[in-house]
Amino acid sequence: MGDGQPVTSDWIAGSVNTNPVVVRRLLSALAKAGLVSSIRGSAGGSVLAQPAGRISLAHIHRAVDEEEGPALHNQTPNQACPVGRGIQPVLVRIIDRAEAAKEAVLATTMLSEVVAAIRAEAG
Amino acid sequence: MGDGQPVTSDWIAGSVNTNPVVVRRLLSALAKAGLVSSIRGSAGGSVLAQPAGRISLAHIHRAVDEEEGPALHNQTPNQACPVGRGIQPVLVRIIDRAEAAKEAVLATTMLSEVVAAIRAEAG
DNA sequence: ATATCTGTAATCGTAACTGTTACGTATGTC
DNA sequence: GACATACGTAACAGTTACGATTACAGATAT
Repeated sequence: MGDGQPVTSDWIAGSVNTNPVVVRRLLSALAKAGLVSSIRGSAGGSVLAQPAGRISLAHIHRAVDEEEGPALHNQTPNQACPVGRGIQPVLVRIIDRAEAAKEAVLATTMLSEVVAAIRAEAG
Repeated sequence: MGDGQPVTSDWIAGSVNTNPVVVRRLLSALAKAGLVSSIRGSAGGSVLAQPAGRISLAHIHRAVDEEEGPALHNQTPNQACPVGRGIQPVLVRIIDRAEAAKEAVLATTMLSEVVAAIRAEAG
């Protein structure tokens, strides 16, 4: 993967110490986002769909955590209360900004850099 | 609360549309962080322990979400694999930076501003 | 054909959280 | 002092989310 050789979900599962199906579910999300393409059948596996230098951590984050709007409140607040009525849009606005800042940082690091750092770390 | 009048957990629960005990649990966390002080007994409730202009959303966030280090991996990765061995410190470093950026944004908005925004929103 | 691999559905176990009830403790009021 | 009011917490059930597993259909190289 990245070397061009397809990697099987079994192999990744062995490295991450989990079940192959769990890996396939994540890989499936990455494939839908166009970051990875998977090859079925014998000698199959997954390959990067783009060069590692063009895939940012923000891309990965968005692909895997596909939350649709922050579930700010469990129960909708009491609309009869002025606070309950007004708090929702205000907080959504602020949280969106904070989340955007986080993503901006993730967008600055590319997958290739992570790979390089891992190589350096593990010798 | 903020006006100096103590607010009861019952009152907040009515506004947020949940149970008073749930509110008290959160209030307890805020009290431990020194953001709120609670008054027991009749005519009791909770009051801000600091002026709203000195309490940032980052303070609140830290007080309520007291996660100790990101639970990056569920199962520890396979240490026999060079990737599994090296990925952990690398990702922790990056995620910490991203989380710090998020908190930096939250630190710029004070509780007083949120209150003002809510007042404007709800008329 | 057969051995591999992915893609997905179905299930089970578990951790985390909410909602509730219950009860002890503190405190203002009469 | 008796009483009503509120917090602080423990205990427990119901729900939700997620990971781990099993099972099986479809695709593909040899």
